[in-house]
Amino acid sequence: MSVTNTAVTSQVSAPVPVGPCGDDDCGIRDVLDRLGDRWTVLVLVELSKGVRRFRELQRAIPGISQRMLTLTTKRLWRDGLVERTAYPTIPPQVDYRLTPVGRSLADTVFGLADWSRDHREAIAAARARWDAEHAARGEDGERGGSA
Amino acid sequence: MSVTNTAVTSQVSAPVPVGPCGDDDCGIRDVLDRLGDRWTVLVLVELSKGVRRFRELQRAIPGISQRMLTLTTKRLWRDGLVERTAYPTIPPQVDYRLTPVGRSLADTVFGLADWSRDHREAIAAARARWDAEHAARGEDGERGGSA
DNA sequence: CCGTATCCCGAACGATACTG
DNA sequence: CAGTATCGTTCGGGATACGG
Repeated sequence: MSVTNTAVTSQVSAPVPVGPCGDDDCGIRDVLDRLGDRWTVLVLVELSKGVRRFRELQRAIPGISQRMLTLTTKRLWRDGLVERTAYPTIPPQVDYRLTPVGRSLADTVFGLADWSRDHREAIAAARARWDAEHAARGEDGERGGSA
Repeated sequence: MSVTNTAVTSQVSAPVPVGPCGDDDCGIRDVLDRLGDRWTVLVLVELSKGVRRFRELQRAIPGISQRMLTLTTKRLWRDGLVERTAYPTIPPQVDYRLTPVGRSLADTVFGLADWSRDHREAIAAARARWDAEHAARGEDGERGGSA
């Protein structure tokens, strides 16, 4: 028997105390607009290990192009998350280090890393199970592939 | 006087104990590939408040298209972060809720939100200062705009 | 109401060449 | 070594129409 409920306007969902803020999306989009790109987090992590020169960063982060490293460091610098020091030597030397604010962001990001390691297997398993159960011929949603 | 140091190969940077892992980038890219898109986090936050139907999510997240909501919920479902229940009524009804794993991710994400609120002003200030000092005519790096 | 398929645009990124 | 400029590609994601 198929239930025909056309009027489902009534709201139930108990008045949950919500998480950290009573607002809609807090300032989450803000951080993710900052971290969501391909390289920012990696630069942050590398700099959390100590002072690094431009070249060192590039070598420490395989696959990053000179262009992207420039853009990424510049943004972090502009936002006051890293400090940039240029020595007028020949050839030039520039090094980058985290500011206190930058370090606090890095620490927060490490929280995500911890979560990732703790749940990587569970997610891979769930994904495998899902793929098995929904073993369709034309699947799309493929994304992060192997964990 | 410009110092001419051609051989800058010597490494200094003390052997810092690093953060949470001795590896290069830990599993950070993994999480960010998951959270880095425009909508996943918002869905997570909304679902952290309780069970939601498809339509409710769409209304709670202004600007999301039907297509993106479908893709986003499907990914979260596949990864075992949300549970999906479809009732064969007419019209259909589907609701989503966080799994324990999904909730733990949401909690971690709230950590980022806290950081964002704590440092939003500092970043805006730094950015304004940077823009003032480097008041060039051809600026690019513009991104997050107003905080 | 819930989900899928198709088209299309713009931002993000890589490759390359050039400057100080 | 550090940074800029330009070009071409790739892809996320919005709009719309359709199916169950």
